Amino acid sequence: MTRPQTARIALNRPLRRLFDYAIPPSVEVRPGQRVQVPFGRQSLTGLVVETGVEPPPGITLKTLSEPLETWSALPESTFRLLTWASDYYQHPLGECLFTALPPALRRGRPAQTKAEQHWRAVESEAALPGNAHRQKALLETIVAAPGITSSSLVGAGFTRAQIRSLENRGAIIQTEPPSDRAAPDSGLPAPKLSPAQQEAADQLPGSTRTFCASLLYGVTGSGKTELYLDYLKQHLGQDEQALVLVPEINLTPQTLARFRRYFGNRIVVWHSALNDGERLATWLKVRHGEPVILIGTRSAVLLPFTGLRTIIVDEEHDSSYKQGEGFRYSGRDVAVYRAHLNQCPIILGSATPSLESWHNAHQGKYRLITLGERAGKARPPELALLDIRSRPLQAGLCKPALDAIHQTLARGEQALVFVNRRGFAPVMMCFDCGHIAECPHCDTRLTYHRRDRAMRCHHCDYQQAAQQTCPKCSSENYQPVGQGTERTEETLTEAFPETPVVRVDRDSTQRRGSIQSILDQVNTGQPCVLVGTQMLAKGHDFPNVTLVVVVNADGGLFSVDFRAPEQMIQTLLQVSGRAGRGDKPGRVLIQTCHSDHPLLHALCRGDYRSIADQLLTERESGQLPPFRSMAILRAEADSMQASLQLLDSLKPLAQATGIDVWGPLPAVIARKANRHRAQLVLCSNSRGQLNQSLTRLCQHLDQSRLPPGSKWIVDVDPQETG
DNA sequence: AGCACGCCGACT
DNA sequence: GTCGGCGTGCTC
Repeated sequence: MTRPQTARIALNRPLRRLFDYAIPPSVEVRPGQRVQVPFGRQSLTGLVVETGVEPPPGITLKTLSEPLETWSALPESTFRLLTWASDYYQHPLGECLFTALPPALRRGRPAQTKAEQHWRAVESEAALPGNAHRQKALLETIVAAPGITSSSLVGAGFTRAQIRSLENRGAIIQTEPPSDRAAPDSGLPAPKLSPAQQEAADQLPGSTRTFCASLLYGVTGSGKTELYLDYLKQHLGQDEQALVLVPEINLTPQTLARFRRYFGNRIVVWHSALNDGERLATWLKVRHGEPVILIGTRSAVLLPFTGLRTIIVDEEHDSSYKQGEGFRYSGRDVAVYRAHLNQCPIILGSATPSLESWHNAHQGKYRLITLGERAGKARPPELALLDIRSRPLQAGLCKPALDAIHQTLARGEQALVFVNRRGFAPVMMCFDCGHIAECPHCDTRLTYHRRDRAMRCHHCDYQQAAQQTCPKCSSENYQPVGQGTERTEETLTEAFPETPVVRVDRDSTQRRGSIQSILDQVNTGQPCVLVGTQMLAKGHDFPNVTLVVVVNADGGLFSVDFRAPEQMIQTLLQVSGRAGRGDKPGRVLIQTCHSDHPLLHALCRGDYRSIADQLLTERESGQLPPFRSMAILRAEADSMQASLQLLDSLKPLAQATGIDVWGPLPAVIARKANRHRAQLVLCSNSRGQLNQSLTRLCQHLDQSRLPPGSKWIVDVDPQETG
């Protein structure tokens, strides 16, 4: 066989095509390796996809560089995973591959961390200019401590310029770092499991080398984390890697400390707050096969593991696993495919499993493992509906709810009030002419924020100073309407002047670490009232909260989005789970205008299984996922007409491929930031057929030139269908 | 996505 | 006369 002379290269550009290059003589490249290539008049970092290709006729190949490292930046299994994901989610391969690289490597920087620059002297003495006192001192330091890092030298008072200068004189040279592989776990033995936990643990697969997916259904507080810890202790080999995916909000210092107690420095993290240097360092550990247990958010599933033997997805129902823009992958679904590719077990854990996973369990694709009771003395909370029709409300709270909060505080316990809207009030309305303040750039209403007297759009960055009088009729009867966290906080502060009222939402936790100080305050156990949005529902453990009040549960009951009921139930159960986690019983009061709604009744009976079954039946009769595969083609343009026209022109093409097509319809928020949005819903009984159809549509859209200002995207397995 | 080319309007 | 707006087209 002769050496391949051409290579097909993927670039980090939104192009659904690859580019061919000539390989220079005496250079060898393999798939997954980084190379530098000329592209137009720029030089870009590319990834080798294939070698020995036949370039398209009539094209003079440019030549690629030597690979940037001897090894493949993307090992074969990761490369295959990404190739699959690119096809499944219909996203350009180049962009998919590059999302699996840390930012430094995307930019063509060397695969070396700054902290990893280790130095030794070439000879113990070197000819240095007589006035180079600092360099002489530096050299002596390096002679005395071979393998010392640049950062320790900088810490010792030398500068990077001095180090570079010694290197340029040939006096010192970089050396292999001393082995700092993740040590075999130095932590405690496995946690002691309760009988219920042990029973569940016994049903999990052993250290198999085959694909096996388990859905661990365990109510809030039943101790799923102990089960994960035990599982890893029992079944993960000392030289093997594991991946634990968590929603962003759950990756708290407490969770981490817990894992570190059992696994010491095998635990490494991956989340959005890491800087470029930390990202690169962790990525390299994973790539070089160090036996890490990586706890990370969505994108951690794309890391270049080489010895991955176990995957755990915690809170698998959480919608934040689906990326909402660009490469719109689901971290959970990619994880399942990765386990499949890798032939290793995967555990999906949740107190409120997604209907997708619930369905898979019914079908026997996943093994269903139920973890019944709450750990310790905690009892399940008691849920009750409060019908607020024709009941006087004080800032959205009815008398029985306020009384219940009062009693809770009097007992020295804490209460949590769940409001699903931030700001003071979701609407500003004139009670004389009916005018409602709207965003000038979106089809949305402005939310009133009292703290800074501003009216804000929650869908773009528009804000304006709040007005005292109606801008239309100048009436002074211009007032905030409806409930937001700020207003509830204010009312509760007035109602309970002796008690701290703490608000937790995006506005109150923006400052770094502010959420931690809030949690610290709550964890003192002193009576207080927590007011907050979704943020409160997830992950946090408040042992002294015994009462949860849901201000309004009705949002999800009549939404146009077919996932809304499922998400509402999941959120309400998650937030209910905050009540009574210690040894005190918990109570949940749900305010609603629809106390006869069957879904809310089922919720109060507290059995998620029957709710999930019920919702699945509805999905089946509605011919919706998970019974059918779905994708959405969204268009946005300067006018609604242009968006609808683009989608209209695609509809026959889509129908010709045999799939079902709905629309085009304007999006629920038809205009966002002055862009007019519409969508086409594509459905098929066959995943393969849907995929082929999407491939055809994307190909077509790629070739057709769009009117200026028009954009389109595909969203496979969409989370939001509005 | 960049980046260049190119074709019209409004400035010293 | 040229600076610069962003529409159009191309990148192996």
